[in-house]
Amino acid sequence: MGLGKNYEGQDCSLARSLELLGERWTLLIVRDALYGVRRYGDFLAHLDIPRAVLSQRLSALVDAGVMERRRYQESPPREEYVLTGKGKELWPPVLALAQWGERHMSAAGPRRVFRHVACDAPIGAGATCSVCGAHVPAEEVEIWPGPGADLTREDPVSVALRGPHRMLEPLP
Amino acid sequence: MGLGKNYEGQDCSLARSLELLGERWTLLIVRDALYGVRRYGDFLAHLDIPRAVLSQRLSALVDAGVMERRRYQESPPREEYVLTGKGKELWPPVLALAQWGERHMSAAGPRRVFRHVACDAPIGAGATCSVCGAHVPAEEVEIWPGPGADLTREDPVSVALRGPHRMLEPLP
DNA sequence: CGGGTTGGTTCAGTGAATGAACTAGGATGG
DNA sequence: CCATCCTAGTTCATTCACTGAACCAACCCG
Repeated sequence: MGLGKNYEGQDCSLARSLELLGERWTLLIVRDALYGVRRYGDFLAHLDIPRAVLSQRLSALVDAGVMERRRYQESPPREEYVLTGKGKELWPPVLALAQWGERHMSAAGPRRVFRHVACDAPIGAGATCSVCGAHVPAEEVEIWPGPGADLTREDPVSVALRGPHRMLEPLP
Repeated sequence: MGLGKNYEGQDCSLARSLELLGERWTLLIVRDALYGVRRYGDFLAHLDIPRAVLSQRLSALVDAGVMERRRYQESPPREEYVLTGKGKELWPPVLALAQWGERHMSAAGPRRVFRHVACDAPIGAGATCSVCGAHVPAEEVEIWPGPGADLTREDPVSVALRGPHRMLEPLP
């Protein structure tokens, strides 16, 4: 992008976050990575994003230290993209935006339900467990399809998410 | 924008939020509105945003029910933009993104500090008070300049934010 | 050798962002 | 009553990024 041009005059940490995360598609890539998507082709099929944009965004996320690109097999050489600690900490803002969308933008009811595996209880506001009240990191969350979920998509990631799935575990 | 085009295939509340909020500048406008900015000219000077973009974004936010446009004086007719309830509920995601930026993108230390006025205690993760532990809505938050704050900007909003200020109270 | 899979790059066309100039209604000052 | 200023916009030419389709390269399999 290179569009810090005008954001960079901003005296605000939100603006600094948005220089990276405010790009079109970037937060959706992070969301998929939190779900457990790791391979270029899976991001491509699940997000339905132009290849050039996906390449540029993944590079930007790696450069920013949010994701790490690593070779998971030689011969044939295959790369995967996984969230770093910095990237996993995006779980609270991603959840907060999704919850806002759920309350105000989704007529059909929740599309995904997040549960704290230790308590088997839903996650509430602020990424806290509704039973134990503790802050729940992404690793301890299980994703379930909600009543508003769309079951028509046939890409591997969508199919895998029709059942419950532990966040950050490789998908599909 | 009009770019729901590709997001709309997404089976995710985050994507629905981002159709509106993921546009360049939009979340910064919401942040300023949470701070208490209400007038076109103040948004313009504080954000340093092109006029056409500001007009388009404010209209989109009003159409989405996040802000309300209202005449605060006749003769000369003057309009102001204030957050609706739906808009005020963007405080948790905005704070979550800002806190992430503060931890990972700001070398100079916090630029703004948020305090729960009832407890006179800092706000922690998930928009909860670090003392009483309750979720703190934006109305009960006071903004203070932090050690990393930039004191060189001279627009009215930046000047007003050099001192403490109750969120959502008209600014400047 | 031919076809398939993965992970990209390149390129022309389109659409949005940018910055400067312009407009309009009313107030203000002499 | 005329000139100037203020607020809140709109218009417009240029630049830039996004889009979609095509292409490329390394490697495997039969």
